[in-house]
Amino acid sequence: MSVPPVCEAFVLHFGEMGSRWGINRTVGQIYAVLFIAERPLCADDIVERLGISRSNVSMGLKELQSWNLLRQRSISGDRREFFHTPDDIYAIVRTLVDERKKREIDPTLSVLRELLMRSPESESERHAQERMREMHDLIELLTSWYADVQKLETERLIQLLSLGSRIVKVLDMKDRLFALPGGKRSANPDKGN
Amino acid sequence: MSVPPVCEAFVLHFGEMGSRWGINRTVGQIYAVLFIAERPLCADDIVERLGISRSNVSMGLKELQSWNLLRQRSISGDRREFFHTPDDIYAIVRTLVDERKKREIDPTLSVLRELLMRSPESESERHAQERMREMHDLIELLTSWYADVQKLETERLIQLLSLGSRIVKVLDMKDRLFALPGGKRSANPDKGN
DNA sequence: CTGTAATTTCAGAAATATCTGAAAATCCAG
DNA sequence: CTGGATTTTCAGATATTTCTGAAATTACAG
Repeated sequence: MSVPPVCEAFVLHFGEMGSRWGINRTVGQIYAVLFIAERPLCADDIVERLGISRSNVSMGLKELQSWNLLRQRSISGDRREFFHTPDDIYAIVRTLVDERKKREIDPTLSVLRELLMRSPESESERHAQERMREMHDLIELLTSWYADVQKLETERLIQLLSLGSRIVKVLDMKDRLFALPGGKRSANPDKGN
Repeated sequence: MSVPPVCEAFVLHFGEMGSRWGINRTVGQIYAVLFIAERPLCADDIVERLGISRSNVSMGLKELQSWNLLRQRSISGDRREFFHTPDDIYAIVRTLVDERKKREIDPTLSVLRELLMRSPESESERHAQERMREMHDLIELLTSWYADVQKLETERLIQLLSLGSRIVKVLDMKDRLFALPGGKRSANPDKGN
């Protein structure tokens, strides 16, 4: 690998991480190289930096494009394509989550819904469906939270994340302020925390 | 596979999903079988249900135990071990995230920190470090948010997630209420959302 | 068009990961 | 202890994934 030591360590680590998350090691390395590059790179730049075959790079780039993770730029008078990652790292993470959701979470939800529609033929199936229902509801809760938060501008998102669980105090405050005399209070009145 | 059709579909789907997330297909299937089982199962029950070898089950269970995802129960007068998943699916997800963080996110953060300590030997290394810094800060923001939210009781967590981005309105309200006369307002005054 | 540079495709090679059966180790009742 | 039941280990077999080089395709300047 012909990159400076710091870059090499980064690239190797992300190749490793990629492979633990179901992304082929080389594809992870290609993305890492593009992520830290100073300028857009063409396929042969990547071949040179990673020391892998041209065809492997071609396939890796195609894979990354199918995940919407790359931008390309043409240089006039140069027939080659140059690739780079989005400048905004938040945009990268949003895309990654969106794609993963589209490919894995959404299909899982539909499988679960389909299985929950069927009438159980036995006690064990009935129980299995109960568990699937719990899983379905949890996934739905998480994805609808995500769909909602996904819409926020990055600045707002950071504000929200920075607050962490202190947000709960703000919530309590709101509840207290808006508790109508005789109105219904939260199902979970202050436990001290 | 000797399980009712609904269960089989579930198990196959989760084997598939597991393998897309860097978990071996069989390990995913073993967990799926345990997750929907009516009672704790011993290794041979799993062999029977999945139609795989005894040694494969043994290795799969060991793997799942190393992730803290299993509970075991002994039945008196029976030498075999019986395995089951936690009843509380939120507990399962919390464990999964914790372990994944411990194994992948934490090591990544230390690699990034170590690389950011080094003095750059070239402009390209300097730029690479800038990108690594962005990544480091984002991962840190996300993990500290998670560490914080992780502490909430499940009921509170659900309340928070259900609120989704409506939480931002509550935040704005808080800001408005506490805006001291002449005090500093939010850096991002209401854009109408 | 034509010729050359660039990219993609894909069959088979190489590398990894997974799975199995047999043997070894462990466990515990008697 | 002993012996059978159970679990674990691990070398090699099998299956899967990844990678490569060669050939095919595409793109476009002249």
